[in-house]
Amino acid sequence: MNSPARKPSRIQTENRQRIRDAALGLFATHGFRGTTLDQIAEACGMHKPNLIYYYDSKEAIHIDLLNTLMEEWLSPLDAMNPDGDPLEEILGYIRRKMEMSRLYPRESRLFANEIVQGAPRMLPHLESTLKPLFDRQCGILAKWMKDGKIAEMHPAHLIFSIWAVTQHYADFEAQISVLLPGDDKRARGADQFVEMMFRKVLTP
Amino acid sequence: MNSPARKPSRIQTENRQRIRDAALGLFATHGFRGTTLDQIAEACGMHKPNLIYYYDSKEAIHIDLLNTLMEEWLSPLDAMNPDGDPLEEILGYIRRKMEMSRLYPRESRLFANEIVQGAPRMLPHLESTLKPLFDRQCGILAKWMKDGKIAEMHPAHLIFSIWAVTQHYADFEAQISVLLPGDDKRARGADQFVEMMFRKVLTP
DNA sequence: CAAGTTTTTTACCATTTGGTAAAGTTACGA
DNA sequence: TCGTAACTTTACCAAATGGTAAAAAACTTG
Repeated sequence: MNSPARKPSRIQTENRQRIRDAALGLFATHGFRGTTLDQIAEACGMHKPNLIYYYDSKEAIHIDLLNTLMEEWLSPLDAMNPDGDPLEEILGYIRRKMEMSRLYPRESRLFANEIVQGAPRMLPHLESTLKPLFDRQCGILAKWMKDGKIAEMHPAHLIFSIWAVTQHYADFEAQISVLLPGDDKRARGADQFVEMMFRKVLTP
Repeated sequence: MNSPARKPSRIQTENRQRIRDAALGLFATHGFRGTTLDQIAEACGMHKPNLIYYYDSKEAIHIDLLNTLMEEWLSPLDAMNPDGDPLEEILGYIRRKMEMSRLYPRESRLFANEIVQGAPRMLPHLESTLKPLFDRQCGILAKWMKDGKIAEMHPAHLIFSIWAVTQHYADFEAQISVLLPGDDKRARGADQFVEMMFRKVLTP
């Protein structure tokens, strides 16, 4: 057993990563309850009790994923620079969010699953981590608006709309690929549309 | 047992409705796999085998809900009138979608759950029912654009963005209520923001 | 109201599932 | 290379869960 204050061995690091990677895809697609330990074990080529050797429970895997996700997921928002050019800062953020939808759809869907179901495991984290960052960035936006750099609007709803539109491409991909089938330039079309859209919205 | 061609009795109609109502809330919040028959039974004050008397299986309840949902959910899109005033038709559609997010969040989340998880039970329905309607409405939008009534853009992505933004208020309510707490005018603020946003986007 | 039909309830079952016990195997530092 | 700690595997278990059987109750209709 691993004592509390003990840095993980190479094997531990590797295997935990394998478990997380397998669990991420399954939780994102089938939800927490829809995923079984056996499925995770099979997906990462391990045996079920071996999972429990590395994580105390199925829930512990889920929580670890959500915690890891939270940091990576919010870093682009944090990267918005109050001293940069307002329109370019915001468009840069939007581009990064679009890129994340394309590169990390599993993460996006894991998060979507959690929030749609009322954020049972993430609510405290939203309060403590997301809320302060959100308020700060709303403040930056508000200042840019007061200075006339971008159009006046409710900053919170602006951020919501950015999240909604960008994450939609990952979260609702099943629907989109039915409605715009075989479009190998779908990603480019989406990027162009979203950029055009927010340019118009933000221009004073 | 109910013979195939037999119109349902009053009790049957009522109890099926009770079951659907209870199951809707639970499936929306916990997903299909996260909801148990016992939970549904308890929520509608019936016993588990009684559910199976009215529906062949848990999956049958879910499918019935998705089918019912599909019709109600798409009717506002269908209601967009090609001969009306373009901007007002689209804004009217957006208002109806916002209203639905507010009045029927359970339905929105049920749908979101299903699509995020790859639409396992709905894909055929999306192909056969949604796709033709979607293509038709894209055609209407394209014509309005060609006629210079609204700004030129990719019609499909316009519809995606409307869905994304409006449904976000129902689907991500758990997050929104953390970030904009105690705002009893949140719905009005959202309506105003969304209307302003799409007005700007659509104006040529 | 009596016979038949529909609906509800009780008792039960097989499978799935999260997790454990403990023996066996591998890696690794002294 | 040897001993110990880390890791893996096999066998297993209790609870939860979707669903069934069949008797009891309630309702409908001639």
